[in-house]
Amino acid sequence: MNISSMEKQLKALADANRLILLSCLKNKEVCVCDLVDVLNISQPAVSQHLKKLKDAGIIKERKVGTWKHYSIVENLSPVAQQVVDELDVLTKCDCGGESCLIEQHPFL
Amino acid sequence: MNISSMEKQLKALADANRLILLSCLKNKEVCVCDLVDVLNISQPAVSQHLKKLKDAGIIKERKVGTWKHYSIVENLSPVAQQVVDELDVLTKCDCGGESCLIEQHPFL
DNA sequence: AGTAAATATAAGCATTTGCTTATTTACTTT
DNA sequence: AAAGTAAATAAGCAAATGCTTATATTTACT
Repeated sequence: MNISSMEKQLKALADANRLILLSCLKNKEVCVCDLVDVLNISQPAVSQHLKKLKDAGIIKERKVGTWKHYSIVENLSPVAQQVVDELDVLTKCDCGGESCLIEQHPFL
Repeated sequence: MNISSMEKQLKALADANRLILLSCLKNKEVCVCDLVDVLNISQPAVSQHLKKLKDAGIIKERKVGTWKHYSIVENLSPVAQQVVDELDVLTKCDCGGESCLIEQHPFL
């Protein structure tokens, strides 16, 4: 892997919110609406983080009706794989709010 | 490793110039003056990059008279180790200039 | 002590990043 | 068709980043 593609992947990984998103995606597919509830930032902000991870080749999307489900790609680069391996699985949403659906969805 | 220390390490790694510095440091100790010749940036800029890598626990320094020799720490975190493993060793300086000493120094 | 060399720090500036709110696009349902 | 929901995009802004030049610090040599 050359320096500049490595740099791109590392830049995509080097953000606490994106690492939390990856913790949520570890081992499973999650839709954007649930990821929004995990972080205390707006829906567009989450969308932008997901785009950055997707552009770096770390996650992929699958369209399911109105929803979009994101998941980690199968053949991650060794570096990205190592990062994901180090992350704890995050199954519960931290928000505690009414709108949090992270445990009610069928794919969890 | 928690999210925030992981984030700090990844931010330190997520820069092309710093990755090149690590390529130079792979398997050996190099002094700042030689590292300055490898990148086309000023000496203070290199100093700042080295500080960032040191603060993240990725490299360490050893004082040798007026010089400072930098090297990669022994027990790197799994993620940083994976990044370094992926890098090609860089033994030659790209500058081609008169001032480049990277091949003349005793520790190379 | 006085000068030179290697490195670090300070200050300033342009670019990038991560957020916000507002709007748009694409489905679904009525 | 019209209205509602999920997600993406656009525009704008504050904070962070990476560079520069100038200056300070430390060690070595006369």
